[in-house]
Amino acid sequence: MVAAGDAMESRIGRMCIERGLKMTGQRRVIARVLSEAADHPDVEELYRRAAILDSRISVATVYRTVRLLEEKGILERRDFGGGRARYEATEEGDHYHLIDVDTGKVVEFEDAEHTALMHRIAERLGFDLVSHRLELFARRKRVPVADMAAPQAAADSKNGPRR
Amino acid sequence: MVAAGDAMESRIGRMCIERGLKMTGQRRVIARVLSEAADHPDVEELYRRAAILDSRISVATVYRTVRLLEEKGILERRDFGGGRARYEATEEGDHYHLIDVDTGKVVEFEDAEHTALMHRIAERLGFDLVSHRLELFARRKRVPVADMAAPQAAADSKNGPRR
DNA sequence: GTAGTTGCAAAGGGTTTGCGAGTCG
DNA sequence: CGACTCGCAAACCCTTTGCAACTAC
Repeated sequence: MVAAGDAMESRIGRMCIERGLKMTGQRRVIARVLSEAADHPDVEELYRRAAILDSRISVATVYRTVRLLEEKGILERRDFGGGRARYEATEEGDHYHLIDVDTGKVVEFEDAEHTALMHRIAERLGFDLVSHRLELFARRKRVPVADMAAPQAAADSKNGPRR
Repeated sequence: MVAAGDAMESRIGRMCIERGLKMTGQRRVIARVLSEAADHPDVEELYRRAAILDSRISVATVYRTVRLLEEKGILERRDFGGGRARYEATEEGDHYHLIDVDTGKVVEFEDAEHTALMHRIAERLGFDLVSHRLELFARRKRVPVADMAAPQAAADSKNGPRR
């Protein structure tokens, strides 16, 4: 069981406390929105969702919070093209994104082979890999005739085709 | 030998003509700057270099030209982080970039294995790969004792560490 | 001659910030 | 209480655009 004080704290909210962040009402709400997000929302979207739970939140605070959490390693900033940064909670192990160029939906995937290859390449060039970025832009394969709708991994909703 | 009319035209200048672009003085200068660039300049840097050759050029024109050339497939836009787009002439075959996080220098490399892997991954997820993006952020390996300075691939000059 | 191009300055879109007021610990 | 956080609006940065003058073809 969780300690009494953190009982109603969201997963990310608890991470904030662990790292000694002051938990204001706004932060608690944003942390909760982030904890419940299964997609990769941008700041505007986070603001929209947060405002539903507490209308006293301003976009400036969302920007500040998201930046703070990124510095603390709780969040990761993504750039899928389109000009706005998008965020997701830091997860165990590397994973990458495939963006459907027609719908803007994002499919996550892992690939140990790729990760290993990146280290080998950096090594070959005389560097130590610090981080790397990989995005695939692709179009759903046309299914010949029969069955379509083979369920995919996690996928974003909205966010139309890129810019 | 080149046709008389194109004699003093830069490589990219000639590509512009091939695609039926109207060659103004400004475009000729920008095309030349791009043709001679061995790095990945951003618009501000292109403007600076172009202004040396012809001070009647405005940034707006650089933005417009660079955009036009990208649409024509002559240039490719890159995002190495730092908020500004950077450009390089389209080249044969895929190549990627490793950014030295300490100096901001960019090292180019190719890797057929990686390119093939990207197609396989998209395939596996039920997509046809349209394009992909890969950047490595790394730090130069500390050389134990003896010989350093193992020559690298192309590298940018300025452009300090990322934002 | 005419469609396309340019410079200038203003407008846009995303993100940051200065400031006084308010809040967590 | 003291340091930190917030909302607001102005400021920033990069990029795009409206407009009138100009130019390549």
